[in-house]
Amino acid sequence: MPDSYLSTPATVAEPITGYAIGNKSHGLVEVLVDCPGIQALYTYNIPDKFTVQIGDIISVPLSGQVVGGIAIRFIDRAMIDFPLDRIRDIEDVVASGLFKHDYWNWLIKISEYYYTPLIQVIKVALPPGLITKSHRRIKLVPTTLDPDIFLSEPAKKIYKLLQSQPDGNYSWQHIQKQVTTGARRGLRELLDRHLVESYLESGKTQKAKLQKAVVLTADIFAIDLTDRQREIVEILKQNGGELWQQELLELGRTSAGILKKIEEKGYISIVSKEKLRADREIGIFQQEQAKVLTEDQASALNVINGLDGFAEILLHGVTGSGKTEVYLQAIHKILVQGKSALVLVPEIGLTPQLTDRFRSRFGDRVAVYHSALSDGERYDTWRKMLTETSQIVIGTRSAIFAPLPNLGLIILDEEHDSSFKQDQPAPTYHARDIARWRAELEPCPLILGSATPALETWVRIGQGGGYPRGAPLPPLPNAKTYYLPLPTRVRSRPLPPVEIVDMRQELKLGNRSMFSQPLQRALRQMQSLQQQGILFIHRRGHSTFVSCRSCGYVAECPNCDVSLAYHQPGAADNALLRCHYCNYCQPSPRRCPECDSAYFKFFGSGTQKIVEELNVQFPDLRCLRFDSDTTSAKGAHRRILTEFVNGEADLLVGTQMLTKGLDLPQVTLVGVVAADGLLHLSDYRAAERTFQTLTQVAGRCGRGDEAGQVIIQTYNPEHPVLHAVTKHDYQAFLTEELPEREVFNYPPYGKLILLRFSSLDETAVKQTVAEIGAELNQAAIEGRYELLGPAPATVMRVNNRYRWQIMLKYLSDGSVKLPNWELLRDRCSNVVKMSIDVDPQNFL
DNA sequence: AGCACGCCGACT
DNA sequence: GTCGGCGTGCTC
Repeated sequence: MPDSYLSTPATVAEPITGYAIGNKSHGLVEVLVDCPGIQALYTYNIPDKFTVQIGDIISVPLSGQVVGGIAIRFIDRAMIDFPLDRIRDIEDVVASGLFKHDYWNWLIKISEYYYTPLIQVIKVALPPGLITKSHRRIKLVPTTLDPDIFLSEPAKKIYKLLQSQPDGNYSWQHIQKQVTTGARRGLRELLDRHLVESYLESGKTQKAKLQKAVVLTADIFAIDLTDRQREIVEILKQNGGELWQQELLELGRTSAGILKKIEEKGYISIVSKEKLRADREIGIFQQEQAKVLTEDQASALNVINGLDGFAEILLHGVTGSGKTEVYLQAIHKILVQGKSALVLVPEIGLTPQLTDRFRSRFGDRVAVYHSALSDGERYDTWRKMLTETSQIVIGTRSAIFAPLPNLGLIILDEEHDSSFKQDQPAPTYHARDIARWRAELEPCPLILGSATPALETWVRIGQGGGYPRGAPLPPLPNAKTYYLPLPTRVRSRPLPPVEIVDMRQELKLGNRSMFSQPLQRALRQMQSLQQQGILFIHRRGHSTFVSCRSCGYVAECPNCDVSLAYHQPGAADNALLRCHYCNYCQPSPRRCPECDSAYFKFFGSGTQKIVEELNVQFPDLRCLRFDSDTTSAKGAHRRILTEFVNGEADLLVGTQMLTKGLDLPQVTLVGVVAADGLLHLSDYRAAERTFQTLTQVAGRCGRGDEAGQVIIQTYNPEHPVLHAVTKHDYQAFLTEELPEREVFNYPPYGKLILLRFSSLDETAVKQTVAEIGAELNQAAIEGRYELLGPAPATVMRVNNRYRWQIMLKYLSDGSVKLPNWELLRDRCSNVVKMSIDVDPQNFL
């Protein structure tokens, strides 16, 4: 796209220089509008009443609606070849001065790397409610006439539809979906007869929530205050001279009237202030002091504190080695310098412990930011981040876009975790990669922390000169990468011994239970010593399905090619069947819908099944489930963990969630029910994911004073990955895995791009994909890439859409000539959707 | 010829 | 997301 402003970074950098020039309250401005499909810049007029800066978020009229947009550059009347009389006025200026030069360039880089229109990248960077769109709505006009006789069919349909709504009101978009033929004509008819009205509803903009606050304005209280009034003023003074009116009323058990009196006397003033709808889980934390560091921790911190500008650091610490303490102390220094720190974690809900620890160390300078916040909370937190100079933001993937003005450090904890990769929708960014770019631009250090680093990270750090394979070496003088190992646990606690149990042997010995003899013994021992344990189940892809023992019928999702999973949230008689792909849900039938047999039961080994089995074999063992079923309610993670920590249960039974950074000192036993589900996942990362998951689960035990033990059950005990796990040997895993990746040009040596195609029309996708596949195949040799596919997705149909994919694999030596994605997209009919996933992680 | 339908491209 | 234009195919 040669005429595009996106064509080279140099031309895009240009408008931002204009940013510094200042603002304009007249003239023309080119705008990037929020409309998929419009890549070009549109010109708008700035009416006198507005002042616009480059980079401002504005709303502009576009066709029959008002859409959001970004002011890109000012332009001269003489420079445009577009009829001047068709240029419209800007509608509004929504927000001003948001994007710094580097931040803006960073967004452009993301848009280019992930082949995503810039406006879409901007939209993920901004909180919801800043860039909005208006919608057309149709409203019934009250009338006494019975209009039915006069109307055409479509008009009647629309009219009836509107009448079915209590307020006689629908969006035009919705009506068009319902009334497939003649909607336009029908509407015109209704409008002509004044039976309905059409109006534009402006987009739902987020606004700061204002609340009345009371501020102390004098500190000497004259005698003209009554005792009661003086009492109120005292309360205010004791609380730092400022309180929300509501709070003060409660504390002083008084009414607004008395406050007004005091205000009249000039001692306080009542003002409207922005009230943050921020995530305030628990108010008071114990103050925590910095801990004494181990030698390794201290030398790691020393290197980090000595850094200036950009550097990439791998903090490779075994489980329980105290990475968090290093983060905390590194952040402390950043705060002292008056800068801010950004901490990314895999899933915030899973680590209440981590946020608690940050809060107890840094108090209310810690903000939490993730997509589970309500729109209002996100908006408020985002705005707060924009203004505070020295703060800490903890968040998930999307928090990498936090608009911190004075960033001094970025940390990715558990950097190997796959939740840092977005695979839908575009931009399909990896937080680790874009964090590195951000750190380079700021510039500031980036710390990647893990016990089981991603291979990409390992190889990068090695190539950066900090740490070639083998033993740790001192970093090179000008190295941009550093390898900082924490090879031992804090307080010299040993890593737990890992025992592999061959389940084939167990079967031979006549043990048909899910629990091997060693695991059963360990559970009993744990119980007798009144210790606690964790039981890990890998459930993905092996969820509990329901089938008939008589005829073999399996309950399947009507919209997707998967069987429904069995859930039992409450009593057994209101069990549910749920689809994990589209969330379809139905009550579980008691009898087989096909043959009416009563032997209609659920299969598989989900957490529920395990807990039931445990209850039979170990009636005295108190089990607590920790999975997506039991933790879906708000605050449920924290509640379950608190229960467990308080010793109200002996065993925590759960899935993936258990692997993510839990620090439970009293856990001495970790059991893995079946490692096989993990080993046999069919993508090139299976081994890596297995090693990571098992090492992480194993790392949950022996963190306290008592030694721990790990038991892994498998039908495949010779698997080399399992050997590496038993030895806690990351190097051994590397030696096994890296050559494999190198031979097949898989990441971290090669690069992948996954093209996903989907459609409601089964034949349409199949055909499109075949055509495009053939075309790419022709170009593959010259383009120097390898083509895998086209192939149907593992689960071909999801939500009634048929899904196919094509993968491109190539060497990242710069020689590849990738296809023109826009041309490919044009080859798709309008019922087939194509999306591009750069560096895909999820191949389902 | 006249109209209805649905597709497609423009929108500053 | 909305609107209007245009081609196609059916009806009078």
